[in-house]
Amino acid sequence: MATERRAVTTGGGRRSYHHGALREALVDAGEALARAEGLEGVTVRRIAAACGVSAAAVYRHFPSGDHLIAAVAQRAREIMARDMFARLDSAAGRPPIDRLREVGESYIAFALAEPRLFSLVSMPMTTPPDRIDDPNAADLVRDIVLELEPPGEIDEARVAARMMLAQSSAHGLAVILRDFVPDPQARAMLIAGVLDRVGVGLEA
Amino acid sequence: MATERRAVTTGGGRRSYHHGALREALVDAGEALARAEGLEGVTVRRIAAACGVSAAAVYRHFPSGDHLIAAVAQRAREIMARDMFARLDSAAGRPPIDRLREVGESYIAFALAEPRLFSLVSMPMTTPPDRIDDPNAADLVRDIVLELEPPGEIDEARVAARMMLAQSSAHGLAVILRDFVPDPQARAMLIAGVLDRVGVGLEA
DNA sequence: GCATCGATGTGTACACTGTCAACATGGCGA
DNA sequence: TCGCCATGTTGACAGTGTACACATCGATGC
Repeated sequence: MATERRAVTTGGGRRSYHHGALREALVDAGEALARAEGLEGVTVRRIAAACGVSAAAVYRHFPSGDHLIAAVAQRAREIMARDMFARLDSAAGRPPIDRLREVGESYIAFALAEPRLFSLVSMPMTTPPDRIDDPNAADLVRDIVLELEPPGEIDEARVAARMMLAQSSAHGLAVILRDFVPDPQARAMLIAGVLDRVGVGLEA
Repeated sequence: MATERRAVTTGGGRRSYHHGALREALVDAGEALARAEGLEGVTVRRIAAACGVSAAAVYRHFPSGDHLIAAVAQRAREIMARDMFARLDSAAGRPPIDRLREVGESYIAFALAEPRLFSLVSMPMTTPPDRIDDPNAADLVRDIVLELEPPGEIDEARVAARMMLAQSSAHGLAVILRDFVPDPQARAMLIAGVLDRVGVGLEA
């Protein structure tokens, strides 16, 4: 679905020299391309073409192609975060350890449902995200992990270790399942088995 | 260090039309390039140039550039495996859980010491390795995990879950530390803290 | 000892990539 | 209404993987 060219003031779909909302459209096209073909297929020229625009136009909105890809990655993180928050709403009131598991399952589910998009998510962030205040998975985990601390005395080292265990095991599991375990049933068994044990490690 | 061109029968360093051991040399050059510049710098043409050979020569030894990169990745895995076996020799006789930790520490140490080479290791294997019978980290972990099973009754699901927990947490921790925790002291604290908890989860 | 053959190298070409400089367009404020 | 300037286009350059035709040379058979 190539984004239609549209001028800001023009109501119709008439082609005009100026696109009107190119930046958004580029990220949209990048997301679609990443979903369909993975990192290999995400290319400045192809994204531009999908928007019906020349490649050089991209550089009016992003300092480099890597910044555009970073924006697509950020978009993917936001999609993931949305699902996490939705799951957390449903799990409100349940113990912290259960909610941590919910977050982990969300992370892994996204990785397995959209493996190519996920490969963007797990790229090291070369470019700082535009908005610092958007839903952040790390902060989310931290908030829940803090509830595991005894009231009044927060052990920062313990908090950090628990956060790291939660994030590491979820990320590692997602990657390994994606790359080496194609069978959905085997995946489900392993997710359950590993997260059970991570739960034990988190409460230790 | 560009590999010197040498003929099979010629003793001296004299340049000859045929290289003599190009395949090895290409992997060597790829490894050096990966160490120095990471995946971005690992390019068919640059590897060939480092060997003093035209780019097309590569295709006499590898069906594609990706296969060459896969060979470099396999090389890196072997380097990692060597360190693991060395550590395991030193830890012979100690309980399985300690040896698993040794393997995990080796994995993480390599990732942090050679972050760029490690990014090849953790690439999904597009090409099956040439030799199936070489030292394999997964088999290594499996052998140790099997020792945790009660004698006589092996629960395959439990074995799989323990293997997965060990591998996932080590890989995830390595990646996250590499990308987001530059400080060596913080890294050491987190490694210890997380691996302690993984140990608890493994024995559960 | 000599011709030949196959393995392994070279050169050139093509389509693709990111990126830049110079130029074109047209919406919006003065 | 005019002109500015944000935003687009075109064309170019260097670098990428890869295929094809050709060159070279060690080994092998006579």
